[in-house]
Amino acid sequence: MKTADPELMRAINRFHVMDAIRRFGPTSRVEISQLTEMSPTTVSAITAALLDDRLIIPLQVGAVRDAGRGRPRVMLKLNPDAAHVVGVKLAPDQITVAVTNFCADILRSLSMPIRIDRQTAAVIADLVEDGVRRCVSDAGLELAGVSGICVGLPGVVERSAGVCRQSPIFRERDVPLGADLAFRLGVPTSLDSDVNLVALAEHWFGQARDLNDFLVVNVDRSLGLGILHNGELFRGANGLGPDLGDLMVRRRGDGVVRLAEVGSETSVLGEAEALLGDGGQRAEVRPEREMALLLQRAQGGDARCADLLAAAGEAVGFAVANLITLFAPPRVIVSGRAMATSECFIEALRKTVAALLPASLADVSDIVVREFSESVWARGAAAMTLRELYGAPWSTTGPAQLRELQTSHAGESS
Amino acid sequence: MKTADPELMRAINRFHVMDAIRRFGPTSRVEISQLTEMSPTTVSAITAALLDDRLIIPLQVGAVRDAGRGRPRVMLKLNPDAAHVVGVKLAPDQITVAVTNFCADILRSLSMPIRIDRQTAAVIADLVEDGVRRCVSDAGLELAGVSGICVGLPGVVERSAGVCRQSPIFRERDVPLGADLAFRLGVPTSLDSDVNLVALAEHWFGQARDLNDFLVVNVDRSLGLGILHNGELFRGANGLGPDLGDLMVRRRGDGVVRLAEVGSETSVLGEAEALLGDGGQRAEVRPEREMALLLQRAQGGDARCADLLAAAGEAVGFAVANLITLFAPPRVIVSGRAMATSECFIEALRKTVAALLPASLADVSDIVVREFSESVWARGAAAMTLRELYGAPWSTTGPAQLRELQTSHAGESS
DNA sequence: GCCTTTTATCCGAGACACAAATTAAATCTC
DNA sequence: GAGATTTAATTTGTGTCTCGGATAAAAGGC
Repeated sequence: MKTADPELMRAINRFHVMDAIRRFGPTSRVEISQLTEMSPTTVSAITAALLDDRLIIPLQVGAVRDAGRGRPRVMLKLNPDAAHVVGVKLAPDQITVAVTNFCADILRSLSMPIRIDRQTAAVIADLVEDGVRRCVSDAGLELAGVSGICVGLPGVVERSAGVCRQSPIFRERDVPLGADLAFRLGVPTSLDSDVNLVALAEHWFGQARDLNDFLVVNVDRSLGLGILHNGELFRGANGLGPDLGDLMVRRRGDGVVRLAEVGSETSVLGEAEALLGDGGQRAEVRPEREMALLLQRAQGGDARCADLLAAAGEAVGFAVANLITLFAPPRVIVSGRAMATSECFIEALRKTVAALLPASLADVSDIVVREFSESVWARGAAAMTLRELYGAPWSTTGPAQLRELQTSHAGESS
Repeated sequence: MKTADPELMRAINRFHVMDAIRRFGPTSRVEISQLTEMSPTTVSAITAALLDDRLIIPLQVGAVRDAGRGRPRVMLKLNPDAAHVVGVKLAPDQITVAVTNFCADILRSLSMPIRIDRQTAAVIADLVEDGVRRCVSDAGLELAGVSGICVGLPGVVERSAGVCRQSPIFRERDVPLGADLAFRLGVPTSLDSDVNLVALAEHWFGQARDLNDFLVVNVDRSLGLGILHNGELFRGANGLGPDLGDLMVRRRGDGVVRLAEVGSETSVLGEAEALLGDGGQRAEVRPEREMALLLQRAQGGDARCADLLAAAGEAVGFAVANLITLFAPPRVIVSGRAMATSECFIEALRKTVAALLPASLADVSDIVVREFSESVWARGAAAMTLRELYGAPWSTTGPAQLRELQTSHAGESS
């Protein structure tokens, strides 16, 4: 928490007004006043300033007919054209780019099915640069009109530094992709874990609008974990999001079995090689097809395939149960494209969690599946950038930090 | 975050001033101004108000001789007599009560070696009431002069409700001890997990004054976990601290092995029954003696005893490694009286953590042992209450919460 | 005894929130 | 259809806060 002055006061209240409008859609000043518990005077002043900055606009009058008697309310909404932002998602086999407006509506998106894992960071940055330029131009915009870019990718990402510490799609470690792209495109660029984007999207637009605490577990080629705690994305003390795949599920000799080795699509396909009976090398080349085949067989009644999926579900369930014990989130959202939506997997996960939760926590969390959709994360990436534009003053500053004391008495020693 | 008004602004800045004085000891106004980055004018105004309320007092002039030239600084410090608070710790075999002043100095303490586990809540409340009355009176105070009481106990505690959800020392669940004692003694009483008190004490006075993130693992008859994250005590979404003993270390059939079954003194003694060769019932009656015996034998070279301790250390290490993966704290403090200080145990814990941490997190945490001391938690309990008196305005309010919208247009439906 | 230096306070300006009064824009009533 | 009624939004005035600059206070230096 920064030291408080009138400016901070205004920033806080302005954020509350923006947040209320964003969350409740077109809203009148009286409603904002009630929602935020600020006086009508203050709301009026703040909305006047926001209107002046063209961050919000009045809804066309007559659009909402009001059954009441007195002067009709003027509904205010976010100005869609107040800003434009770009979201980018890097997946092992695909780059997706989306341009959204200030309301996080997707104006234009672009998918490039390219296998980028194990490419060099420079090549990937090239591809992303091209994709962004193309998508922005297709949306009828200029790069100069873009306020920010957010790139989501699997792995461990240090958002504050704009660096990807490690990722399945980079050979290198500590890739400073944020600064790189910002330089290439001339637009502020942030980096974040793809799961965090999904978590924010669910919080702003999705199944968790009403919740300030939930988990997002992304089950895909690799595993991801996003935690919303007290309305904020949870990061460890080093600023890194926790990596679900690094969580340990059991001992093995002197070492340990990590979830990544037993709960991801990659690991399941590795074990399924023999079962699918094509020598296994295919899984390296076309993992989606192999996964689809595995799911199909499992659904068709192949017990061994079903068991493989169930084993993965149990492993993930074990980790999720531990996470619920820590965070006690009312909801756990499992997202993903293939395995995550399989009955075998998800049922095993559900059953394991139910069986393992301590009695005191039974029934605190319900586990829902959210099939992966490009639009979800894209809006999340937009939200991540827009949140900076709105400027929530406390989350950026962190807890009270006192400056180093500089002794002013000459020759004094402490 | 509450809606910001001048009052909140003042509250925040007043807290910063108090916090600076608390942390840096006797401090002059200029120093506070530098530390908090507030203007000298503001600091002067706030300190004047605090002096007026007698929350702080000027240090006796002449006490600190200043080598400088100009007008000497007036050092300000917390007024020890501004308030008195009481800390209570409930352990299975002991009730401890301590009275402290506004600086969290212990004025008087009282230990009552009584086996209270498995007593009824009413009996325990009686004992606590007596102990508090006695200790306050011994300190030369009246109950009316006590601003608050904080009770620490093992188990799962819902601080906000003043209810102990479950604890090894209560047969009952959901014991509303806070309200009960507040009623009996006429003093506001809060409840918290004993580990949280230790964590706060370490943060305010102990080995983690400079850290905003660390874990405290309490290894005792039962296991406890306190997490300081971003300078605040971490609690789950339900307001409950996570229970270390509920964390799972491995599967066992359809069920699971929880840390409480393998990593606590109780569990180790359970397994050691045969080894110690006295029929085992002694452990029920005199666990401390049995534990001491076990430690002694292990130290003396009894491999089987040492292995038992090492196994517990490994189990706790497994859980700690997972916690480090999530929270990435720079320091982990292991506290406890008996087993926690044993070399066999702590070395196994250290080795396990080192072996299991993912490469990206190696060396982020150093693990230190803090032998249990009554004074630590007592100051923690004091700090917990004093923090409320200081009034950090943001931690109490939490993130932006919008009130329910009440439609004011009659007959309107949304 | 006067000057210099550092600390603390006083004074006026600027920003803000808020309550009360006022204006605005509709519907209702007769 | 003109005035009363009702609800929304703005204007006005007051008090609180922080802060920069001027001023007073309290020492040592000379």
